[in-house]
Order: sequence, then C-alpha cells, then structure tokens
Amino acid sequence: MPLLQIQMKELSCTQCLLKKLCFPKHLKASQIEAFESIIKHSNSLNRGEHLHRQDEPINSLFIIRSGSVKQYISRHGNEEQILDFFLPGELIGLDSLNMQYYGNSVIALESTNYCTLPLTKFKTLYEKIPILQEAMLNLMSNTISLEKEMLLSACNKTADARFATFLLGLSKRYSTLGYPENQIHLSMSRQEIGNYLGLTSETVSRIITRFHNDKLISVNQKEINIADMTKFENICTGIYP
Amino acid sequence: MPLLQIQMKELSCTQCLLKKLCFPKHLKASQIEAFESIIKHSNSLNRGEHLHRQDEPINSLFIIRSGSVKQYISRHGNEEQILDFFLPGELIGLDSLNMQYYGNSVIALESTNYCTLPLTKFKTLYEKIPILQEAMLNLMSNTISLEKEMLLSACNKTADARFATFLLGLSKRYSTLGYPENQIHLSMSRQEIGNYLGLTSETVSRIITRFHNDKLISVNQKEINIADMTKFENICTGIYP
DNA sequence: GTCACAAATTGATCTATATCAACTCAATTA
DNA sequence: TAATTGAGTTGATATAGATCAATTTGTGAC
Repeated sequence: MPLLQIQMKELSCTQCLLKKLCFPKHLKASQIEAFESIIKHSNSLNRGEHLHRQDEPINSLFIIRSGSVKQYISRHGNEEQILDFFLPGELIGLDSLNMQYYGNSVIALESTNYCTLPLTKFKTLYEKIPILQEAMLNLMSNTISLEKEMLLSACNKTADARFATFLLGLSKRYSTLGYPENQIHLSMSRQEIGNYLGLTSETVSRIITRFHNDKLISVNQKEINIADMTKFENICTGIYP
Repeated sequence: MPLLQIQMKELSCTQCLLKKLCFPKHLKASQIEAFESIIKHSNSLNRGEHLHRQDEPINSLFIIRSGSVKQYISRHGNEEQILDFFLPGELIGLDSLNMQYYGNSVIALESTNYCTLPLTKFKTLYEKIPILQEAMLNLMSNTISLEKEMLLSACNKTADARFATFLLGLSKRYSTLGYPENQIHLSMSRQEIGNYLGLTSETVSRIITRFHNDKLISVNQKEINIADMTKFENICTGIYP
C-alpha cells in the first residue's frame, strides 16, 4: 500500500513513513534528534486553506507529509499564476530563504498534513551539521536544474509535449512514494494544470481526450493511467507521433 | 567608465574591480584571503571557445570577469537549446553542485575572462566559513526565485512582453556593472535571443523593428537604447499598449 | 432524491507566431 | 574593389492553440 495512505497523524521523523524520502534521510541517528527537536510535526489543512500567503513575514520552511498543495502568485488584482505543486516529502520555501516576506501563496488542493521547520532554528542547526549543508546545497542545486528543464520545456515544447512532461513528472514523483508508476491521481483541476503549463483548460481537456482516444492513457475523472509508457516518453521529447 | 572595460588581466579578489559585485563581497578581509587562495584568476576564452562541455566531469564553478557566455544543452543531435546567459560577476555552476558531469555546455559569446573555483576546495572552505554558507544559500534561493519568475514569464507572456522582459533584465544586470541603465549591448544574435525565449529569430527581428518604429527603443545593430523606460516596463507586465 | 453550481467537454472561429522564401546589409576575404 | 558569406529584415502564408459559446457531467447542500 502506498506510503501516504497509511501515514499516521502525529509522528516523529524516526517513526515517519516518509523518513526514507524526506529531508532527514541525509542525517545520522544522532543528528536526526537535533533536527527533530526543531520541527513541528503534524499540522493539517483542509482543501482551500492556506499554508501561507503572499506578503506575510517568512518564518518557516514546510514539508508536505500527505496530500498536496499548489504554490501561486496573484498579480494585478485577482489573476493567479501557479508556480508549482508539492507532494509528500517535498520541501517548500527554497525560494524564500533570502526574503523577508513570502513572494507567493501556498494553498491545499486536498486534505493535507505537513511539518513546519522554523527558519531561525534551522539556520542555527545548519551551521552545526555539515551534512545538512551539503544536503541543502544538493537539493537547491537540483531544484535549479529542474527549473531550467521546466523552462526549456515551457519555451519550446508543443502543448502535447508539455502536458505529457507534466504528467510523467507527477508519475515519477508518485512512484517514489510507492504508487505504481503508470497510475496518477490528479489533485488539481484541468484549469489549474492549464494555468501551470501556460495553456487553457480547454486545450488540456482536448489533449487528454485525444490521448485517451489514441490509447496512450486511460482516464477516469482525476485518475489517469499511462497505457504505453514508451510512446508517452517519446511525446515528451517531441518524437511522437 | 564601466567597470568591465578597465578590468585588468591578472588580479586578486581584493584588487579586482568586481569585488563589490562578485561573490567575495560577502566576506571579511580575513576570509577573502582564504577564498582567494583557492581561486584561479584570469583565464580567458575567445569567442566560440568552451568554458566546459556537456558530459565532462565537473570540477569547478566559474565566475565571469569580463565578456559574456551562453549556457546551452544539445539534444537529439545538433539542436541546441540556450538555458542562460552570464555576465561579469555572475557565478556559473549552481545547477551542477550535485552532479558528476556537466549537464550543459558553456561557450563564450565574445572575448571573455573568468575565474575558476575548484569545487572540492570550495566545499572545504564552505564548511569553515558560515557566512559563505549563508551567501551561497541566498544566491541559490535567489536563483530559484528568478527562475520561477522566468518560467512564469515564458508560459504566459506574449512575444512582446517576453522580449521586453529579457531586455530589461539585461539592462538591470549591466547597470549594476556601471553601464547606463537604458543602454544595452547585445552580445548574442537575434537567433540566440529567440532560441532562449522560445521564439524564432524572425519574430525577434520584427519585435525589435516595431519597438523601434514606436519609438520605444532605438536600435543600431547590437546596441539598443531604451527610450521610454516606463512604457517599456509596462510592456513587460502586459499592460501596454 | 433533486436542485444549483462548478468543472469538464466539445464545437466553431480567430489570432499570434511559426514557417517558408526572398531580399538587404555588413563584415571578411581575396 | 569585388566577391563571398552569414546575420538580419521583410513579406506571404500556414497552423497551433486561444477565445467564445453551448452542452454535458459531476458534486455538494438541503
């Protein structure tokens, strides 16, 4: 059974089912204790509740324990632009380490549990544990690579390739969590996918329908199954059809 | 006179004219010495020479001292995708800290001087100087924010807004170096700008011509002058016309 | 269960940008 | 100075995806 479905309510890092995936995976037992003592475990959000809002003072990093959230910014009035989605085990706030106020908002897409990492305490700990520094650098370096990859994808790919890349990315992240690789649950709407990818919800809908007709995926509402993984990967790179 | 035009050939960090802008700006005099001792100053490249190539083993970070380079990846054969441009004072390699081999190539767009920061030595130093850790985190955090911003821009903006944002970004970076804010020298071709922004060179050319006719900018080959900065900023956000 | 409202699908049309092609201009070499 | 070459510009046309509009389906409240 996938990890996140049997995640308990209140847990220390050592007991947590995400411990192999989450940030503390880099630490030794002795270091985890120190790490653990600064974390607030097990806060929760209902769908539509905010983890934090744009322009609020920054005080913490967050790690998703179950559920999912979207990160977005609001511009000129109400118009919203989605920057990212976060799944269990993922660290939120790498882009706000050097800021005073959050530059974006984060809102739950479904019932979500998360851990809170107070920044001041984290920075103190950070200076003491070299391996934490290394883990942090690696994580950020990786994030930068991934974003370059995304940017590249956004600039050059067709709508088909962009959507396929998005879906495959979700698939990989979910499979790390113990879900079968070809089975994806979308916690976001077509409109939100479109917003994120720079497409309209109509276009996303049409792509999904077409992929379904072409037997590349099978769709049932928000459940998507990738039927032909090889063809699907080719779509991402623009090779197919 | 702009800093980079009078940059000397061989210089220590303390003597370097970029010292207020470049990475060591975060360090105290005593720390700079240690930092300095691990840097190799003053290597140079001619236009078209590589700083490093995709798939080579990673051993260093680089800082541009004068000139400019482009970072790109090659995909299926010859097709090239530009990821970034780097100007004097900018650090190259934040996306390769956790990798064994370079995921991209970097090539000089013009005669370029740079400093080399061997990674192993850097990491040793890094553990000893907390302020270096902080500077590094901030820099990376900032890079992540900027990339999110770019991504957002790439996904949603019109070609006009994307090009304007690109030009304004260059303008800001050059003005930090002492150049007048509204005067920009493009070291890259229309084709390279287009590649970077996900547009064709024809579209870039048409936009430049149109902006020129609308008296927003004046153009002489690779020299661009922003005539109306306010209108220009409005184009970036999609407000104008 | 039914009513109301939001999300998703589907179709028809429009438009920004790509593509293809011809031409101009500037820089470089002979 | 003429010839060559590659970058840049300009024009004509094609097309992917947006926009507008009409249904259909799903969902939560009562």
